Amino acid sequence: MTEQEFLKNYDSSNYQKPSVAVDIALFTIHENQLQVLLTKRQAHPFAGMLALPATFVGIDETLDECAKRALYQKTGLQNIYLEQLYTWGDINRDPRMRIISVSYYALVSESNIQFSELEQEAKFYPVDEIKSLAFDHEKIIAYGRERIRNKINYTDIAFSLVPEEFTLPQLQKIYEILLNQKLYKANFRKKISDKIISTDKMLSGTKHRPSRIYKKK
Amino acid sequence: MTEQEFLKNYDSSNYQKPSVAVDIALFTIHENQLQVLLTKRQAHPFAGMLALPATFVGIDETLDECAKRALYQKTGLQNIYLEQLYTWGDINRDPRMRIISVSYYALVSESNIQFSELEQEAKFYPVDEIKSLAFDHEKIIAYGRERIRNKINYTDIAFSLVPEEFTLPQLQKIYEILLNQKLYKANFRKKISDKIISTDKMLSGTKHRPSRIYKKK
DNA sequence: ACAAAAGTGTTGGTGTTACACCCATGT
DNA sequence: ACATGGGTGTAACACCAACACTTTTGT
Repeated sequence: MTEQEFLKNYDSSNYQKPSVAVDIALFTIHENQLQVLLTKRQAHPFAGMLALPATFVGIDETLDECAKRALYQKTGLQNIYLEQLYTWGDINRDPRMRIISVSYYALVSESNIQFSELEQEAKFYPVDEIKSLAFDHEKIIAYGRERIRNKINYTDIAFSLVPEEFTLPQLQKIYEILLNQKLYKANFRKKISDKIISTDKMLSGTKHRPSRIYKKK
Repeated sequence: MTEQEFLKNYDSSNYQKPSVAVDIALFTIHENQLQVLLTKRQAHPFAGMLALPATFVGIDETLDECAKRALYQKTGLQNIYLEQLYTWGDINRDPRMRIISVSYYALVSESNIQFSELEQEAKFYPVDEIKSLAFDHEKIIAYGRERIRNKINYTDIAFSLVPEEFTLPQLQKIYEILLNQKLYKANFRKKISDKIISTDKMLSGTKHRPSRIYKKK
């Protein structure tokens, strides 16, 4: 039997297959809080509860494409930082049937969100105020948070949460929220000084010294 | 309709599903080289080529269980450091059909391997001498190597590649192979000094000063 | 005595932590 | 003038790369 013949005769329906879905944890920072996009479930199971946006993986799309599509359909957002997080495969994570979930996380600056574009049921909720979610989605969010907390120290992902032009106090606040700790101003500035370029613009209008506006290098 | 009724009526076969498999990259160090376990494929596709050990995910086993099972079936090994690596979802990674692969990597000390236990077709090959593999398995191995190179710096995974009792020159060699660079003896010892405890045994028989034997703390 | 590899001490540089202080604005 | 938060300099400390040196074995 040649490889051609083999492939022709191969019947992939002989096995009972799990379903595969993608779950998206889209984070933003709004009102000085880390927030995550959630939808209210219309259908069973867990009808009425909040859950991460999710979609089944189409037979002719890659996982990354699927994640992008899910994000776009829920938010209209494109070109967002999106990264695979972990794949969850417990047997009973979904009571309907065996569903394996490939989770992704994404980061958006509040300034990129057109809140009116969001579907009716999709809204941001402060991560720390979430009580309980459908499926294992709390675990996914916790894991995503952890990943961000680590990656912020050796990558530039924090800049995804800030507008193109920003002040250093703004940026520092982002770091503090993601890391969940207060940082020393002087030390923070030294650490990120090589990742930014200063503009000659200032942000005035406050009742104290105006802060300089920077851009990402 | 209640949730009970909904679940009862739910027909999961309405959708065309991808298959899900687990691929295992089992690394060891043998003859001062990083090696990975490969099997020669008996069947199409890629018949005759080398590939990572793999298995389809059973409908009633978790991903972690599936990975452990695959590892055990190929090697007889249990209680090995095993961690999920990444999930690969390109459309045509397998010519038979759409297969999503959840990859795991594992580390074993050479001293734990009973080479006779290995199935006929499963053997270790030096990673640097691999020419070409079936599917996208070269990518998986490269990604696993990368993960190890990072994780070695802030975890204890390197100790998985060394017997229970070891000398510091041995341990240093492991680090050097994984990191692919020479290390300074004095600095290396300072760095790991808090992860080990010394025994009062010495490894003699060499034609120079015997090295002290240590254990993991 | 010598070769060879094990094992230790020291120095200089770099990055981090903590604090003290100065600066520019609105009221 | 003062309150407020923006912005900078510096000293103490920990960490790390690099090198020089001592120690213990077999021959």
